[in-house]
Amino acid sequence: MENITEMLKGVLEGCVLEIISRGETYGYEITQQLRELGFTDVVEGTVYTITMRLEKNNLVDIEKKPSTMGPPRKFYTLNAAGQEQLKIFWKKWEFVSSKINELKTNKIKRREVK
Amino acid sequence: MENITEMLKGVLEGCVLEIISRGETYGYEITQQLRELGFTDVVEGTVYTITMRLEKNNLVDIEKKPSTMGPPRKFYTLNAAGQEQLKIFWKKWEFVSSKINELKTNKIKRREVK
DNA sequence: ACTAGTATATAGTATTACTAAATAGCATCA
DNA sequence: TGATGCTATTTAGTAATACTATATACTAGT
Repeated sequence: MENITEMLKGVLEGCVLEIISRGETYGYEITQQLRELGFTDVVEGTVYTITMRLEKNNLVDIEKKPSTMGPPRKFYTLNAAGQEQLKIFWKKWEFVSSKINELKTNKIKRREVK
Repeated sequence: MENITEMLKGVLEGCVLEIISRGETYGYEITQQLRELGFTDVVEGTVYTITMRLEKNNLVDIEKKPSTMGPPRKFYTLNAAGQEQLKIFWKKWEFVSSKINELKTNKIKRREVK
């Protein structure tokens, strides 16, 4: 699927939170998982800006560990604030996606124009 | 629901296309409909930038008509290109929302970290 | 006159994901 | 040895989009 960039805005961070919530992981692996999920155009740089934001907003704990496959990895885990944020994200998603599906399935009616 | 701004990016234009596809309408009315749908914080200025974009990209036909309630209204209808764009929008929405729901309902599995 | 509701329009800002590249470690193969 | 490829983080700069805040203007009712 091409050009879904704009549609990913506002949801990608939530996806990253969800992925981290499954167990400690690091930027490169998060990118891989997003790609496996179907968001094939997501690149490391994008995930990096998101994890930086999570750090800045104190939503994650960080631990640096060596890797046998390359340079050291920065592992992230969600802290309490991050879990709270994740909950809020899914609540927003439920709201927005339900409204859009409502629109899609034609439930809103035309207002009369005088 | 507060602060869904970022989540609306990339979907609001599609919503406007959908609303216009139901029959000719104008900026102010589109704003009302989005608010009725539940996106209560959407304001005229936002819809205006979207309709301007639709005009610029030649996705709509325009007709100006007087109103008994205020200044003249600029009525929009989707042209062929606009209808095509709307189809593409719903396709993208189907894709993205299904992937996110997949993530939500836990279908992706953790990769093994060695 | 004044206010409220209708209606379009615009300048400037914040947020976010992107492109493109630099840096660096380890493994394998010529 | 060096060349390539995969792993992995980081950064500078850009594009897209919805926002705030405001200006303008028309009509109706008090």
